[in-house]
Amino acid sequence: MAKRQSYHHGDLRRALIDAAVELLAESDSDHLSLRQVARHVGVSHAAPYRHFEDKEALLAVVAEEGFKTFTRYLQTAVEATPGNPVQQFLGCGKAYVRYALENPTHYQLMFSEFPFCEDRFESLTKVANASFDVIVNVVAAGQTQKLFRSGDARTVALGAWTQVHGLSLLLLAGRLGIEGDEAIASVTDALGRIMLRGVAEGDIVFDEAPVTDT
Amino acid sequence: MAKRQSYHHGDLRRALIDAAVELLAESDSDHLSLRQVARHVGVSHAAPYRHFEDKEALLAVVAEEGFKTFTRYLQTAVEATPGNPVQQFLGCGKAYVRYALENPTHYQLMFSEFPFCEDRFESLTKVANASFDVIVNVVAAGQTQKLFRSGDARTVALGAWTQVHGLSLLLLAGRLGIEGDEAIASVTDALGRIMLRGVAEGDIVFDEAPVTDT
DNA sequence: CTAGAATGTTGTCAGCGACAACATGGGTGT
DNA sequence: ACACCCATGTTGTCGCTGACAACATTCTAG
Repeated sequence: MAKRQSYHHGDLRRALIDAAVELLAESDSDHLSLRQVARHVGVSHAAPYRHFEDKEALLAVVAEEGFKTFTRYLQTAVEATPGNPVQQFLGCGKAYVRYALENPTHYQLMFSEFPFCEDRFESLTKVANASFDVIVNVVAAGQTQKLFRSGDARTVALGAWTQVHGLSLLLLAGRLGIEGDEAIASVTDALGRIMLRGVAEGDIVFDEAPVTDT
Repeated sequence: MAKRQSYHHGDLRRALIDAAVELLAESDSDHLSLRQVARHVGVSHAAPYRHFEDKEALLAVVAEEGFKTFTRYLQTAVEATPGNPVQQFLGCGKAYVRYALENPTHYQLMFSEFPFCEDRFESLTKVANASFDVIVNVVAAGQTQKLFRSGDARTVALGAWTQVHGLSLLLLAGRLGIEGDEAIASVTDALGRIMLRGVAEGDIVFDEAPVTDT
């Protein structure tokens, strides 16, 4: 929040988004206020309204940035074990939970109840869908190699998605009484194997080394 | 909110809880205000503070009532197919999602980020755990009958829990683009079968009639 | 019957989202 | 070169909120 010299800011929009991201990371989730963001940037409480229709509009952009990073997490996990859908599947799960735990408030914002159905925030919906597509592609690849059961890839991917999503939120909410990286990794592993068995064709042999924690 | 005649209310605490439940069902989730609740009961804006330390304390009680109902949903599903852990497992999943969809704001409150870890709201934690235990018991029964794979029943149950939890929240958030009872039932069914295959011993034969929608 | 504990009320405070009215100054057309 | 316009930023305000303090009323224990 360097004191700006000129009356005009230069790129207040960008600064607001960055400040919001920063404050979101510190503060506990949703009671992030527009006025707080404005203060952090060193600007008056009404200035944000020149760049965002309302609070939700700013949060939507913040969520969108989150989804971009999120997709990178997943994509990186996929690229770690090329041609091996089974490991990609498990790796995605680990990366998913890791993102959620490393960016708890951001993650919760991303999956909070935005008016997605409406036309509003189309861009956000698009970016969010891109994240999901990473998982769908892994499933599709697994099906092509006859490693995963056939069937609608999106439905199968949804099975995995709902599980890691639920796991992430329950971990974040502290509802599982699980603390510590090791315990969390252990649970994630166990659930990943259950899910893998659910979607795999025939018996899966875990012949690979333990899933590397990318 | 019948006009009370006496200065004292009689059972304001109870009335506040009921009003909160009622308003929660109407309003969209979290921007339920204490003052609104007080108004609905016909009492001054500060009266609730005589019965609840703060807003969160009232919400905790509301959440607790939710968990009691929730447990009944699950328990009823279990009792629908006695001695048949496979059907109980699938039935629990359906009942779980049904509760969430029928009580969206209540469900979201129940699983929002209360300070569970703290000593505060012990009672809530206890009641919430009771809900989870229903699923654990089904899994344990399935293991006894060698229908489910052996292993820590809580971990296996957690696999199912995380999935239905994630599914419920994604459905409520409208993130799945799935609308209508039929489509939802279809997805729930598909995911239930995936999960069942994940936890079952050997190949599961779905010889039963389609899971009845209790 | 009376004192004090419970319970309810009014008043107030700071913080919030949102809007309106006003101020400033950078960019553009001529 | 200059004047104007409009994008951008500011101040002021409204109604709402959660929370607390000070006060009012009623119930109850002794």
